[in-house]
Amino acid sequence: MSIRHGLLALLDQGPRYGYQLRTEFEARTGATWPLNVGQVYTTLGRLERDGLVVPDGEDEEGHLFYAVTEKGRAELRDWFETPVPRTSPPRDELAIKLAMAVTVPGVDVHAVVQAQRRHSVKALQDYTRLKARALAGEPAGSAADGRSDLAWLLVLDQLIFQTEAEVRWLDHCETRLANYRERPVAEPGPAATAPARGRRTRA
Amino acid sequence: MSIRHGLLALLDQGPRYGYQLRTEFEARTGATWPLNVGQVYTTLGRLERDGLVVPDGEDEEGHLFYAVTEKGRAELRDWFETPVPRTSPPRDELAIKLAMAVTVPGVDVHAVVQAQRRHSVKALQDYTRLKARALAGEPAGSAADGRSDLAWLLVLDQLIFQTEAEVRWLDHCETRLANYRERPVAEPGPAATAPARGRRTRA
DNA sequence: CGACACATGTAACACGTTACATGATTTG
DNA sequence: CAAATCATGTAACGTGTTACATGTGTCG
Repeated sequence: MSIRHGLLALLDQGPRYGYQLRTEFEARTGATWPLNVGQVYTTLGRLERDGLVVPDGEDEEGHLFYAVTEKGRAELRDWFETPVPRTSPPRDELAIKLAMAVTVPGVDVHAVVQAQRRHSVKALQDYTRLKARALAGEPAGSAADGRSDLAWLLVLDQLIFQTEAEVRWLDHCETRLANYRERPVAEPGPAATAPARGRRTRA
Repeated sequence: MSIRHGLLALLDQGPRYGYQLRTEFEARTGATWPLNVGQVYTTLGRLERDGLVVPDGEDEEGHLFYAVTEKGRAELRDWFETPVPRTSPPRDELAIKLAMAVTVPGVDVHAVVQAQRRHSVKALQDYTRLKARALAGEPAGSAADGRSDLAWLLVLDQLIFQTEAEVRWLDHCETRLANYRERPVAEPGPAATAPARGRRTRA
């Protein structure tokens, strides 16, 4: 639901047309989350279907504008007021992967962790470089407007904060695993997590 | 693709049936990401469609087992070897929301940030409490096996690390916003981010 | 007996995403 | 002229998710 609401928010500034929305969206989120143009149109269609936007005439150049409706504005207010649920957050693939790697025998957890760590550190460096460039470019050129520069900076910071936390967590996993290996739990029987049933028979 | 691979990983330990997979999945990820049972069956169907698992007979009690195929094992190896892409990470709703809140006029960014902060701190406390309970319960009762306890702990830690980073980022946003308000950029013209076109005409 | 956990499934939908088709306009 | 950008759209797919239907066994 992020793209839906993102586009809706952009439309709240005034009527826009599809291609323009993509441009403005990417100005704020940077190259991190490139937005396929086609998706703008599909999303606009669904927004219209749900009565959150309406077609709003066209340019002398043929640009097809959309405007947000009252219902759309209400939805938007609600979006801004309601926090993103961090209880029951979206499933994180890395967490699931590690949980499985730790559990399933025959997986080299250390290798998995280190491969991910290398990748994440690399990503972190990229972000830091991007940030330096953004900070250097802003006072001088500033072709884009200041508010979207700010947005882009905040998004970058979020990525950095999050990736740093990820790396720290990966290290944390390693130490926890080391501790665990020193004091292993008694080998459980097969299917110990599931209620022990009668031996299964092959068909 | 997380559930797909998660189930595949569980099946790699040996044939399982649907309901059992859900139980084992939740033993590892805890109550954080409750898994609708129906989804296990739909996912199993898709895994079978793609040749990653095959039906593997049934129990004397009628449990319908599935087993991972060689192709499935290959897919699984690949999953463990390949890091979760942290360049071009999944769109984060909170980041998008803040980027929009900062950009769109008439949004009380401070209110948005603080509402989210309260929510996240609350989530953090919940996680911490859960962790304390998990650590206390493990040495004594330990009804579940040690490895899935470990997995659950790691998942919890990840949630904690991530949420902490989120709170810190929110605070960081506030200070950045404060700095920005002190030294605001010159008011840009309308639609400054998009190429300035001729005045649009209403239809 | 009724409630509840166990167990298997299906139908339907939403959203995100990609690939493709098409055309106008601009620019090297 | 050719390539690139601007611009609008559609068809199709995949995963995740929910709601529902159905039946068995168990326990108070």
